[in-house]
Amino acid sequence: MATQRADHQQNPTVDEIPDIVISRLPVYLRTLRLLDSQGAEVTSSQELGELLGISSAQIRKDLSHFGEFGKQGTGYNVAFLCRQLEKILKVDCVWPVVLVGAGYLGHALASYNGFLNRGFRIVGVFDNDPTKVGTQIGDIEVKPTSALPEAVDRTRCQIAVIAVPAHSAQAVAEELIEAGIRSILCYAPLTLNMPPDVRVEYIDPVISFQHMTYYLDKGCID
Amino acid sequence: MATQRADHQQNPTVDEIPDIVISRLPVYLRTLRLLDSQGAEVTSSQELGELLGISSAQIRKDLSHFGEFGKQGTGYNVAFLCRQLEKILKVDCVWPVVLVGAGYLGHALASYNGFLNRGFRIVGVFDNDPTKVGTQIGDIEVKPTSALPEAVDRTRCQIAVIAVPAHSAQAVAEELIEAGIRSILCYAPLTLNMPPDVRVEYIDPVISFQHMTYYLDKGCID
DNA sequence: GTATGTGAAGACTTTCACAGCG
DNA sequence: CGCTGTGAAAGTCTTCACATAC
Repeated sequence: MATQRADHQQNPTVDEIPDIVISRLPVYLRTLRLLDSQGAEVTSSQELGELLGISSAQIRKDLSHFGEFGKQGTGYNVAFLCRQLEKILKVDCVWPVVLVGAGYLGHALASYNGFLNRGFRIVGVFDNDPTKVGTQIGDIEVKPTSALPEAVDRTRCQIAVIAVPAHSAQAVAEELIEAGIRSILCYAPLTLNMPPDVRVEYIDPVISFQHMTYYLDKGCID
Repeated sequence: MATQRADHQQNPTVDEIPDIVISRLPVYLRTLRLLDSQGAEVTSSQELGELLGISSAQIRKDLSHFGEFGKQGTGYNVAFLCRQLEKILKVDCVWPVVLVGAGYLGHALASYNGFLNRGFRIVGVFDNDPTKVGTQIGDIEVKPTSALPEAVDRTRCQIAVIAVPAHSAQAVAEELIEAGIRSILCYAPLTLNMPPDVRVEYIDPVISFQHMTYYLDKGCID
């Protein structure tokens, strides 16, 4: 639901890897790191598939786009495959992220300590509510959005999170693009209107709920 | 990534609608309600497609699974199409939801006032941390998970949200199933192992970030 | 024996393009 | 004339099944 690339014909040997394949790699990585933390040295496409509820063929096919990471008869070395996936996804480093919106959700995100060891660090929190500007969240001070361009520039930040109400999200998104942000994770419940070279992903729990209810037996209040 | 239905051949006239179609309906609904709130009375598949960044043909094809909602030459009545989508998704009512986890994220979810007018109400918050049990979030008192079965039963709740750390998520999920929950929205960063008749959706911002970085120019810290 | 990597087959999804209706 | 609803075509994704390698 958010896929675009301009350069198609540039290099015929590197034909575009489907976005749907890319979207599964972080899930593979998350599970491999769990296996690694449990002391597993080796795994197989079958074991991984069972943990994820997908077919082993899919995992093998997905990985085959990037190289040959396994050994026939043996499977995959867990730590090695982790490193390879981290390299493919470019998360073998820490990416700075700016966060706009210091409400409850912004607080939750800014305080979450699960980002760093998966490749991300929130380097700035911004909000225009004067009662929030100047307050501290952990070791970060909330600043007005007028301070965004300088912060994005200084940290060479390419990723932003929008955690403001829907009515101000489009304006915030435009400020972010203006400041140089290339990818946005949007928690506001709307579809942003953005230039095609900006990647946007959305998180809206109600979308997930409304997907679920289609399959449930109706038995709700009212 | 979470699709299963047992009954296939039951009624040949109602052939299974693809899950990928269902997953787009809530997004259509969200946008239609925005148009409605802006006073639009009529829209077209083309206008909707432009707002959503998808093709008009896709929207028409998706809707055609459920009936003929538009008028040729005119388009769709916004309010009418909203009501139809709400009926299809079964969100023309309010579904009770229980929330497990009263950390920052749990607070953000329990305090969010955007659920009700989209069909959901958090009716209980549960946590086993004794420093949290008994505290109030808005007008809800945090209870221990031992109180889950009674609450799920009393409210006839089918939907739960997991907002606990990864290490306790699987155990919580099992308690939820035991209590009678049929669908789970999981914010913990792992894949749950669940029986096939339980629908699970996942929200993990790091998965979204790691998807983005594949397409970004590497220019991160380290 | 066991598990990968991979063409080919099969299944699914999107787009095309136009008849038909308001 | 404009826009829907829809078969048919095109395109994409997943699964199969097996040669190959350990």
